[in-house]
Amino acid sequence: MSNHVFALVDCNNFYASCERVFDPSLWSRPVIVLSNNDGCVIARSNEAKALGIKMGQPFFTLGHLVSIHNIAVFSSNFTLYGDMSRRVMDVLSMFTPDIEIYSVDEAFLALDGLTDDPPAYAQRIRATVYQWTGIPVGIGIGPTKTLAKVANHIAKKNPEHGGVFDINAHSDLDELLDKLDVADLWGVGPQYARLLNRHGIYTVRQFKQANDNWVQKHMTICGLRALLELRGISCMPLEAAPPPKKDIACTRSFGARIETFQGLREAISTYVSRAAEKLREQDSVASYMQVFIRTSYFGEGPQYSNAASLQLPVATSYTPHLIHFGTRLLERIYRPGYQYAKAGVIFSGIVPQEHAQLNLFVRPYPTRRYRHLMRIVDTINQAWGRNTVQFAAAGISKEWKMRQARRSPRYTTRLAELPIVKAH
DNA sequence: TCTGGGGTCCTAGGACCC
DNA sequence: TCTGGGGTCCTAGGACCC
Repeated sequence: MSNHVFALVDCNNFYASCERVFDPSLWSRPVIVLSNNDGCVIARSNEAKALGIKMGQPFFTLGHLVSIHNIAVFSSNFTLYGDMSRRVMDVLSMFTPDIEIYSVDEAFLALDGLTDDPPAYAQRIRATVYQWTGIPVGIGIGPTKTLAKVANHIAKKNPEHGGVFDINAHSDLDELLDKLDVADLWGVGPQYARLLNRHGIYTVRQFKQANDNWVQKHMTICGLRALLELRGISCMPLEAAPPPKKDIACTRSFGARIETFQGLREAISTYVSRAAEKLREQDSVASYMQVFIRTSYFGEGPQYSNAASLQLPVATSYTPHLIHFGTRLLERIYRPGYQYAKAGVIFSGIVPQEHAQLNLFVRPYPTRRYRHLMRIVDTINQAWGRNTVQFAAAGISKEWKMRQARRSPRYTTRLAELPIVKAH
């Protein structure tokens, strides 16, 4: 058995909670947040969950539910959520330096060697995060990451625990695990759940007792790790510094269909620009580039989907060159006569800028000048908002831009959108 | 009318080399 | 008619996560 103490801190209904922080009148209403293009539900307050609204449910299928129950509906406001996430993580960091930011709304903490009782400490963390950010969190504690995840799940489903559950607090772990559906286990998605069910495994306890070799064979090393972690053997260490990304993508559905090459070229150029910004944010350059376009899966018209990729002559993050190659790739796959609904750009073969090998067979590459120009562009856009300066190929009208009819103000990151408190 | 986006990791299999 | 074997690298595809 390991002696580690992992805590998983998870923000409740994160995006919906962010919206509520800035508008207290939302506390008495169900709240949902929509994906890009206002397409699907991606966050729900507890009241919205109670109405039967599902994660990922297309918004238009909600019908009259919205008006009947006076549901507050928001377009996603990732600028706001990103800033709130940073605030929550800052508070958590004050309680321990050993923190892994796992996602926008989750973090693992290592609480090894704590003199306090871990659940009591977790309650203090929870109260402080709520007081300082307005975001409610749940905390699960266990000797492995997987068991901390399980504990978090139990804390969430059973409000009587006050938002904190320590897996060690229960005398019989197996009795606990027997009540949990294996489909809810971290690392078990729909495919594996079906596979396990076919083999008579329905609960987390049954999975814990499964044959190691069988699990590794059918669920890879990841499945085996989950299995061992349920048995108390820690296989997933805390990863304090996130490694640089190995792939960087920008893909979007359009707000309106695009038929023309010129329209797609604008969209691709816009996505290339954004993805290249992300490359530069982590001081990387890309060696491969892929572009894809497709029609809607749901539309009536003829379907078409295609992708093309190439190795860049020089690994780079220089937007004008990347736009050039993006356009070449688009030329290879574009076919007229289709109603395109989505496109995307994916960079891979990402390496640190300093390691980029210069290709001896291309003309001399004025890297310093390019980097200087990109730094100026990025600085301006950071200070004045995205796309304050952009490349002409990305287009001006952008009639295909995503719909965001219900976005809340960027309360915390735009001076002009600060919340106003009225005194009476 | 309207159905998300951005990642990670693992494995199998083909290409290629000696 | 017979038709090696092993290693490495790369990619596509499939699973997962939030």
